Amino acid sequence: MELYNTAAAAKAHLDLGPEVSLYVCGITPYAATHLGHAFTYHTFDVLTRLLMHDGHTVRSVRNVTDVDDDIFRVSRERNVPVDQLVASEMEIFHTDCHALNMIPVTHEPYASEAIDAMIARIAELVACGAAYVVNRTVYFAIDAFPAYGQVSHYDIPTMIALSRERGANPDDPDKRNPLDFILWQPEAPGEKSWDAPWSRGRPGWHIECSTLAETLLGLPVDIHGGGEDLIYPHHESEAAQAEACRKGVQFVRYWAHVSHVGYEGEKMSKSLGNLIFARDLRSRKGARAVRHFLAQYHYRTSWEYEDAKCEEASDEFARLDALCDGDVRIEDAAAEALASEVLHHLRNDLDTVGASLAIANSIERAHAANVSTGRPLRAVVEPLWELFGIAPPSPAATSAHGARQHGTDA
RNA sequence: GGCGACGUAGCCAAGUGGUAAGGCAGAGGUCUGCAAAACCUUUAUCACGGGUUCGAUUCCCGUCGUCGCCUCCA
Repeated sequence: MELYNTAAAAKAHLDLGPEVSLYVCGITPYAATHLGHAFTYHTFDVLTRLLMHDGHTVRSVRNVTDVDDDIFRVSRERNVPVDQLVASEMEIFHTDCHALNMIPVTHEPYASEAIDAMIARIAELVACGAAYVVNRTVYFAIDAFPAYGQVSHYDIPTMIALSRERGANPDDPDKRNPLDFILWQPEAPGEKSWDAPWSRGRPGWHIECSTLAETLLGLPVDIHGGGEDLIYPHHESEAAQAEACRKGVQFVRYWAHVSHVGYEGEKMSKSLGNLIFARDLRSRKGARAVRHFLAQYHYRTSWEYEDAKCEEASDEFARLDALCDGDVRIEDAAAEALASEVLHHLRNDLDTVGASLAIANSIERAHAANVSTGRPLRAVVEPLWELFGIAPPSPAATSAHGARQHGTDA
């Protein structure tokens, strides 16, 4: 199959072995699960399903960032202990993922459980000269890693200029290069901290993912993905941390990034508070309709959530679903053609839009043709819908028409 | 500014070197005591300017415009 590789800035034919390693950056659990999260994990769920369909075994990791400025901040604001905040948000996230029929990941590590491994890698980087210590803080030295920029394609002067415009502080006197980033920072009052050779404190953000990926999957990771906002600096820095001082080691073979979902003219984000939550859509439309809705957008095209569009997709799904009822049949040749068309679209950079359209057209045609030979339409369509994560209707719902789309599955 | 995506009817959107699917909305109609639902019919100089070509919406160059990312973020 072909997938767009961010680092190559082009679609790449995936050259994969029987076992595929997949690392997807997970959530920072304090505002789960908004539509942007759902779209991102839906995308990688479809990818996983397709790879499995094509005979691969998929080993996947999705981390949980539970050591983070925002977690500590929200914990204070809501006056809830960090562990409790993380646990309750993760319960929501898991409930949403399960309800939306997402295949569970193989590993779901918490950053706080891998501190030792992070400290070990930071120590290696310091020892080999790719990192340095100032004021109990460890920085990664950009200048020791000439390939910095390989993922996002920014050149160093551009990145510096940008960081100035953005009001960051590239002039931090402790940094050797304005773009050097933190690997370890000293503890602040009220935050979780661990003992390390440089200070009691906590790791920087980027080191958690590269360490977890390396520890749980081994290098190189076949496919590493996440939201497109993570390309720079997060993924750029992950690659630097993993590859520095290791000649010939490649961190990731293919980078896949999912575009953002907007709402009311703004990017949907936790800091802006303009969130649509997965659980709300689910309870209003049903999990199957939500999955169908998400499939109407290509993962590399940014889009805007609109109630009307969601409504339309939901109605369309209900109509298509209803058209599969009764004894509608589809000719064997047409069924085979549909299956291969759907797979063709999905293997072309996960074109869920084209694949979804093919199914819709086939249902309409089969309904209009009204043939008496061939296979029952639903028996042909349901396995294809499952590639999109649209779960088969539950037996109870199937026997009670109309109830199907109202199940919350939670 | 850099990089990326993209500009097709009121809205969304598929697609092709030989004058363009579908959906929603709108309009008209069938049906109905009226209405709803359902069904039928109907709606486009394919952003602009060049170039290649017998012929481009589809290929190439340029222009304009929209959106996204750019050390909080999926």
